[in-house]
Amino acid sequence: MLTNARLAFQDHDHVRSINAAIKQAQQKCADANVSLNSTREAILRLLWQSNRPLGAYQLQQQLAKVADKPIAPPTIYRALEFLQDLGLVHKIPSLNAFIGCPFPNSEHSNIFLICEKCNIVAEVSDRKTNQLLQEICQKANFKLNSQIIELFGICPNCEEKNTQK
Amino acid sequence: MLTNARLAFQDHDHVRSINAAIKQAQQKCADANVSLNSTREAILRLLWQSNRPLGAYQLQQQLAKVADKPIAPPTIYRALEFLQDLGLVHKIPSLNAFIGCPFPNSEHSNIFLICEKCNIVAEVSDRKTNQLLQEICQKANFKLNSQIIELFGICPNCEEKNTQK
DNA sequence: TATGTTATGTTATAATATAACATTATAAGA
DNA sequence: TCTTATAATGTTATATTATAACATAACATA
Repeated sequence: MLTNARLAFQDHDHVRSINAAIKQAQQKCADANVSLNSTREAILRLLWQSNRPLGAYQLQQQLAKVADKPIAPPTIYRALEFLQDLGLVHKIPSLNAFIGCPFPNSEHSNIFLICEKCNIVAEVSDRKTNQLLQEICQKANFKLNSQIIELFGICPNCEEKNTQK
Repeated sequence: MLTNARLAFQDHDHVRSINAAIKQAQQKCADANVSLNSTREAILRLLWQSNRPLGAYQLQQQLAKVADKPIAPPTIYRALEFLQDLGLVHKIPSLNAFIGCPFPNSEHSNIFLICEKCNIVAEVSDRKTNQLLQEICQKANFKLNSQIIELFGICPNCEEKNTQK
C-alpha cells in the first residue's frame, strides 16, 4: 500500500515535496515530449501548495495574483486536462475540484481519503483493492478501464482535535 | 456479492422491478414516517424507467410531460435529496446524474459499473471490498463515514456488439 | 522566413446547483 | 372544525462549474 496520508494529514513543510513534484512533472513532460509551460506549472504548483483540492475558479483567482494577466476558464480547464492526461493531477468528482498526484509514477488505485472537516485529501494506492475490483468486474463480465474511489470521513488530525475538546 | 449487473446490462422488461422498487420505497417512507408524495414518486419512477442515470434537468424535462405543471430545479433537487437520504437513489458524481438503488435495504458498497458506451450503470455491493477499504482507512487512522466507487468500462452487452463487427 | 502545430485569448453560453423568501399543503391537537 | 405547527413547494434570482466556437499568438522545424 502506497499513500501520502501521514504527510497530507499533518501540517508539514512541503516546499520540498512541491519541488520534487515539479521535477517529476518536468521529467514526465520531457518523456512524453510535451511541454510543461508556465501556466501549467503554475497550476500544478498551486495545487501542491494547497494540500486541499482546488476548484477551477479558485485556481483562476490564485493564478491572477501570480500571473500578470487574468486567465480565462478555458485555459484553466485545458491546463488541468493536460495535467490529468499525464497523471499529474486528479479530479475529485464529488468536490468538482482538483488535486496534485503524490505518486504519478506508481501503480494507481485512485483511492482518495477526503476529510469532511478540514477538506484535506490523501491518496492511496493499493494492489489488493485493484485486484478485488478487477475480480468484481470479471464476475459481471465488465471490462474495466478506469476507476475512482472516494472515501469520506475524518482525518486523524481532526479526530484528535475533536476528542481533545 | 450483490449486484443487478445481469439485469441492468441487458434490455429487459423491468416494469416489475419498477413496481417492486416503488413498493419498497413506500415501505421505507412509512418506516421513516415521511411521505413519498407524487413528485418524489414520479422522480423515483423516472429513474427506474431509465436504467441509465439521469441529470436533474433531464428529470425536469421528463417530469414536465408527466405532471401538469412545470417543476423548477429546486423542487427536483429537494426530491432527489430526500430520496438519497432514504438510500433509494444514488448520485454518480462523475456524471452529475442520479440513479435508483436496486437494493435499498441491503448492505452497501456504493460500487457502480458505468458503461462508457451505452451509459448503463449497474450497482454492486461487496462485503470484501468494504472490509478492505475499512482496513486501508484504519492504517491511515482515517475514520470512514461513507464511500463511493466508480468503475468505468465496457458492459458485456456493448463488448459483444463490438466483437461481432 | 514560411509553415504546421500547439497553446492561449476571447466571447458567449451551456449545464449544474443553490440561496432566499413567499406561499401552500398537510397533519395533529384543541 | 378551526388553528397552528410543520413540511413541502413555488418563485425569482443567481451562483458555480464547464465548454463551444472561433480568432490569435507562440513556438519549433524545415
